[in-house]
Amino acid sequence: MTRKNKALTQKAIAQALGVSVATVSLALRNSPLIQASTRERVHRYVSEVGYVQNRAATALRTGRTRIIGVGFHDIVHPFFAEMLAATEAKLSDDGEAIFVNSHDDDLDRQARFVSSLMEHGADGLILSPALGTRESDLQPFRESGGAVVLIVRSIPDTSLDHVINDDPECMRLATTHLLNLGHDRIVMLGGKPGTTTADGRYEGFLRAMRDKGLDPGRDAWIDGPAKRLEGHAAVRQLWETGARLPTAIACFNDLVAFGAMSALAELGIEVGRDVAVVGIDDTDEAQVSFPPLTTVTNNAKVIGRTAVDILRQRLADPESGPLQQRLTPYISVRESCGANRA
Amino acid sequence: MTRKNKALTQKAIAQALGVSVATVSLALRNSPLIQASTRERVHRYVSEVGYVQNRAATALRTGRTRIIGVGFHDIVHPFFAEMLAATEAKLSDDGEAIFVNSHDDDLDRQARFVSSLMEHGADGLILSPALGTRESDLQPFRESGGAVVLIVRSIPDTSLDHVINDDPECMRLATTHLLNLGHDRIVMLGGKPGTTTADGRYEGFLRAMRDKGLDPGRDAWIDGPAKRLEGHAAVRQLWETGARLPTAIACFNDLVAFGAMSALAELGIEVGRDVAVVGIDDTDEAQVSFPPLTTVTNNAKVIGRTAVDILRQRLADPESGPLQQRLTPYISVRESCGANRA
DNA sequence: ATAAATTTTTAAATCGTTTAAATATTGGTT
DNA sequence: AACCAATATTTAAACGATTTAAAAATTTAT
Repeated sequence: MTRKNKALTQKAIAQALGVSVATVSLALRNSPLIQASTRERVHRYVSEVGYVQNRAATALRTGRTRIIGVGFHDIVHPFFAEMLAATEAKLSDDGEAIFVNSHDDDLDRQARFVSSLMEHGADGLILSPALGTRESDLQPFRESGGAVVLIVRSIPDTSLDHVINDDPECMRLATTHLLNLGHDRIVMLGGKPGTTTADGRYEGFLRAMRDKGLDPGRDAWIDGPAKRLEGHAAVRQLWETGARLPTAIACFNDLVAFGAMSALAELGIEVGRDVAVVGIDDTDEAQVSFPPLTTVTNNAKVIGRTAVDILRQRLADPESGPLQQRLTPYISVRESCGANRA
Repeated sequence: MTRKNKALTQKAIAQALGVSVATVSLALRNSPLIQASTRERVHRYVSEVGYVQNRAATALRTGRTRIIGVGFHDIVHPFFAEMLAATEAKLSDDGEAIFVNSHDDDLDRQARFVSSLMEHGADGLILSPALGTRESDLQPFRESGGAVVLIVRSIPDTSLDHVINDDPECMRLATTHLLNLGHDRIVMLGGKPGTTTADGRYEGFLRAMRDKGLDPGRDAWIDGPAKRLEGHAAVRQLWETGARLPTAIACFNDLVAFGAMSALAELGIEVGRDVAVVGIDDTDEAQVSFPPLTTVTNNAKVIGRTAVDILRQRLADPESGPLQQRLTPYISVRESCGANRA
């Protein structure tokens, strides 16, 4: 029994107009099979009475739903929030519906999400995969006809479509910038080992240091922190217990940098003068933090929008070769690194 | 033509097991009509071969989709992000799918979202309504059988279910706290006139002031700012052009307060000593901002979770009277107001 | 052994849309 | 007038699940 009231269906419209449902259906989809005058008559009537298409019925027949899933670690993280905002705006402008999931790096939650997408017959999935995701986890969804675009993190040696940042280059840029300012006691703060993002950034950190003839030990990477509170706590702990304190901190992302900067402020240390701080992401907040944060652009909005483009290409041509894009980062120099001090 | 491959249907399962599709359907839904042994046989087989239900087919027949829409102004705003995170966690734990929309106070975008929900047959909608939303905008969705719960903002005199904060009381608490610390040159910064949230908070601001015998003019409310960049810009402008500068700022929300604090820092003004700042929301960042922000709790997570509870009640009993909840705020005193200075 | 009561299973209708195939209509040629 | 080709519309069969009434199988009572 349908709970919905008096649903206005194509059948009812057909009756009212004295034509067949096929005519109504075709007219609504602007099929050239239908005479222009008839088509208009249908459209006029439909907008008069406020017909709403039943997508479940369409989906049942066509296998296409215009539903796209978007999954990532943490909605509250500004980077993902900005990415989601851009994705959502672009998709919904086009009439697509967005299923969202914040899996918090939990493979079970991610699996339930993918499963739900399959049940609902989602056309595609834009995913920043949880730590430990394998390509096979996404195989059933793909076999059922869904397109997948990975973002932010990828899976090693995958042939799946993806849009990722050049993570090593991000951190190499950030670190080199600090080195060029004369620092040599540099610490990399944050990131979870095992993720392509964190491992890649550490690689870039090492490369920059070695290019200048330095060879930092593994303890130059204080791993773990990925958000504000964690960055804050890590810096407090470092300054309370650390023997050899760094003169510069290359943070895993902006959020960690913000946490670090407020911890430093509490400790009476002036960022940009006593200690240099750089981030990665260039979130909106970086322009108005105190001091404004020098950071490497990892444009969340661009990633989101590019992912949508790639998803569309993939849906249009399911058979083409891998569509993989790696964005080129650049640095935005502000005050937190001390370079712009008057 | 279905684009999806070899969909494994109940029909196929029925054939494999030598029973009818009716038996399979009933067994899967654990109907008492089916013998326990048969039911188990079906369940075992189904999990073996990995059957996924076709929700479109179910929806077509039953009119229920287990899709819930969540709409609000701005995904990037931590308050909404936290609300969405809590809502999403609770709904998806229960197997419900979440359609998300960030309407940015644009009635058209909101309307398109609601329309999309109707097409997809969403069971419910949790909505922080865009400025200017009328109850009639949601009527078609409700008539089609959808349940609506408003959050954060409501609509005046509505009988719709809602979960809102006690906005006047929020700001009254914040302002009274500043007054008790001895301030009398207090400015309210931010909020869009015309929203129940902003108007309510201004009302609370006035009430607090008048309770102490003060009668601020309308220019004591610097309206507009609702996010970080706007709060930052407004404070810079105020200090550059303002004649009579305030000694305390009661901010519309935490985000505006953070923007204000970083602008003050740039101006060389020490927050908590030279100027007191309080916010509203108690976002996670408030604990680690510099200085830590005194703020009134407006618990995004609680609002999100309560909204889900109310939605479930409404779906269970569509006929009951209005379910309206107003949360009671309290203040968390930290350093930005100067009260906790050593 | 038969009838009645109960348990278990099934056939068939339905939900709203799409689409291939069939039919009806029109206009143009011989 | 008959025929053909184009154009316009309709018919009818899916799509995959749920659900009700009815049939079939089993148990219990007489």
